Amino acid sequence: MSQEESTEVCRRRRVHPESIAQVRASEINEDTARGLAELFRILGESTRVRILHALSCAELCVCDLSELLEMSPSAVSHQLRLLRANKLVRFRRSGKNVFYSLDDEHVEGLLRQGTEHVLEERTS
Amino acid sequence: MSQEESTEVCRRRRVHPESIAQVRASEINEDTARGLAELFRILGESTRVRILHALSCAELCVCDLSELLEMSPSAVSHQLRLLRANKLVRFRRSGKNVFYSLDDEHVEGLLRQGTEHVLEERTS
DNA sequence: CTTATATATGAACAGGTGTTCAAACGTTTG
DNA sequence: CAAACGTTTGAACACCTGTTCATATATAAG
Repeated sequence: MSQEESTEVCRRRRVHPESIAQVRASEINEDTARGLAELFRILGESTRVRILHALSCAELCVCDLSELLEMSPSAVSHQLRLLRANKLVRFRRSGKNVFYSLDDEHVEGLLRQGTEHVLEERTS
Repeated sequence: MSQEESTEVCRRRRVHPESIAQVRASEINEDTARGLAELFRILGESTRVRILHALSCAELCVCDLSELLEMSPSAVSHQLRLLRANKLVRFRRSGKNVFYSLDDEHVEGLLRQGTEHVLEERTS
């Protein structure tokens, strides 16, 4: 607990050790933080948000989504790939079509809670 | 090539009109979708996730965060600027320090719900 | 005043990302 | 079988974003 810091290679600033200790005590797992950021990164793109919103209304094939979003099937498929890899949507093949739907209820919860924040942000 | 669509500029595919109508009926506001994506985009970066997690434990100044994240004050400040602009954190000046904290409880809720998804994703 | 500390900001650069395009794959139909 | 359809995939390209660096601002101390 010595106060002098001159021998330190990296000079210390006048921080708030109690607060820092408090944070360090409840530090989340490094992997969890990374996974969390990854999840939100996937959600953080308007095309993917629109896809997820659409799928929260109905199970849809790539063509349906392509028409709804007015985008090429290829572009939609690329985004669905990402959503699939992150376990946000599931899919089933039926003949020539592949139908997508939301994977679990967490996704809807995140969208709902996010919407609340956005709307509140507007009014204040 | 002989099908009855040749007059359409944009050729229609065999989609599922009922499902599409169902989605269109509950289509969210364009601005809301954009704001939602923007919110998640801000949350979708590991540095910012770590900052928000730290602030969920204690009110911290830039130096504290800089030490916790082992990053330059400049890098931290740049990210805080983004978080501030999106109403995710608030701040108050006290002498030479500027203390940051979470802006509302929605942020903690989003982090918690996101963590649930990530952990569940691991176990399945 | 000058100096030191804490924070903010703008430019620049490297790395990442979404869309387009062309081509492939899988399934159904003729 | 071949042709058509729905979907996927890889490469290319333009755009965006996080960090670094240098510099500026603000407050406190000498």
